[in-house]
Amino acid sequence: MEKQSEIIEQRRKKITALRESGEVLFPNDFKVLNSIVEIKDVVEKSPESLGEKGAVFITAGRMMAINRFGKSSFLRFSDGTGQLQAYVRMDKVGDEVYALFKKMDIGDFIGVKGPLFKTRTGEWTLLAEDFRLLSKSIRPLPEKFHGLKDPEKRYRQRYLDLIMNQDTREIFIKRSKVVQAIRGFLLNRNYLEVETPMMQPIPGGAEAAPFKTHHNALGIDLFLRIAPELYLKRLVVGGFDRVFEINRNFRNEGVSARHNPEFTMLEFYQAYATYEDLMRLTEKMFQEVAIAVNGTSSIEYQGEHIDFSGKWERIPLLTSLQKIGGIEPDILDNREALLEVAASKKVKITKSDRLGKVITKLFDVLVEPKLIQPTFITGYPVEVSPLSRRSDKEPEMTERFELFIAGREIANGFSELNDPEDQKERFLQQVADREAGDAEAHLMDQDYIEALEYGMPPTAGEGIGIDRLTMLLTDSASIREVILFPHMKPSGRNEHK
RNA sequence: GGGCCGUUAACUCAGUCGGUAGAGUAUCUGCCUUUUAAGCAGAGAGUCGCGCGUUCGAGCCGCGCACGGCCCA
Repeated sequence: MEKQSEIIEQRRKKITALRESGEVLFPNDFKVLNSIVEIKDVVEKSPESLGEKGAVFITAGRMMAINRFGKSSFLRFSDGTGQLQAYVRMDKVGDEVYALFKKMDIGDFIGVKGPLFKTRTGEWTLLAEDFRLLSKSIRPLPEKFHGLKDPEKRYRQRYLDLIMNQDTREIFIKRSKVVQAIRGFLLNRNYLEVETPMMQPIPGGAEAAPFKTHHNALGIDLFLRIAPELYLKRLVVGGFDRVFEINRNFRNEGVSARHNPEFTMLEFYQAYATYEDLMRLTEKMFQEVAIAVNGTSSIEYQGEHIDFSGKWERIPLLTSLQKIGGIEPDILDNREALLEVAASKKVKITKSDRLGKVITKLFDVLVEPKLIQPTFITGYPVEVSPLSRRSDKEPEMTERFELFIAGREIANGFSELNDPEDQKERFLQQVADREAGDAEAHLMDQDYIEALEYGMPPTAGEGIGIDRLTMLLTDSASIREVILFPHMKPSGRNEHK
């Protein structure tokens, strides 16, 4: 047997003793009638009903702290809804039960039955008439006062983080509310929620490196999707005029405070809408979601006050480079001159990058970090927007926007390219880009072209990063704070502890 | 990929000039029937992330590696 810490050994000894005395350590016959939050509601709303012979509650939870006296003890326990204090007295529960209680530990699950009373210091407390062990813990929880702080441990053993840190619980409760609010917002507008393949023979819809996997029976390689876009638009071709999907995308790239290899995206498509319609819809959505989650349409994010209300600023991409990025307007169409600017600003440009890509790379460094309040940047070059509809006035630009908040890209939307011939040419150009060295350029998807050839209505679509939106609404600096189990390298250190 | 910082008891952290490893909480024993980080008395608990080196002697100095955090690309 591997070497145990002293505390664990002591607990194992107790467990052996309890088993030998015939105690069932993991029963499942205790019927809970009241959650802790229900009990607290009664206390707040009708304390008069809790008199001398007041209501008896039956509840359960995990013991988080114990103050032991000789023949009585206070203990604090939590369920998923809240925390409550109980008082266990030897003369109430009997000698045998109290002897069992003496062998129990912080971290054990208990069931308690009894009425409430008010302690000397005024705290409503459950007076145990019945007291049971519901599940025995072997490993000690982190200390109650400082809790669990080590970020590595918090991420690797999220369950401990959730037990010990109420803030963490609240982040993930808010995350759930974000998703619920978005779903409700779209369902109210007659969108249909759908699920499209996570495994795709041709990974499309975004510029990113995919994860590769293999289907044995079919004998083919498949790719975890980098975006659902091309499948959702096939559904628009199929006559589902308003569709959305909230699900995971996978991108085979680095892990950082802003990137997790799997992340959650909302994508939605609306027939007969334009990218301008979607900008207005996005404003409403964010306002509604923020109110649903935080009760207000403005947020504090990392010390910045950000206001989601009203109409957000719309700035054409080239204008933003000029006015915010400080680039001379007369060189915005001059690739060579922009390359010089890029070199002076230490922006990495690949030789094969065409003008549009040079522009967006400059934007990423010179403009994006400065866009704190919600801002739509509009009008992206065709060569970086292979799935977007061309502008009728400027055919080299597309009807596309990206949304930036707190210096980060939060959403990307456009009027969809539904001309199959133009789409085919765009794919061919992407294939050429790939051959010229752009490993993330799109692949030809002949099946998608064929779908467009049957005819897709004029449509606009958008993707919104749920993790990033949740970061904003929970004031989280790192994406790992809003993903329950962020990806990390195997440690090799804690494996055998 | 680069830079900086971190890794010491279950948790949170100290550890001076290189000289026997420390605290609080938690744990264990005893006392205690209204505590709020309860109290009092006592006790136990360590692969100092891993490896190599320097040294009479390394938690501490050097080199390498692993994992994590922050920043940069």
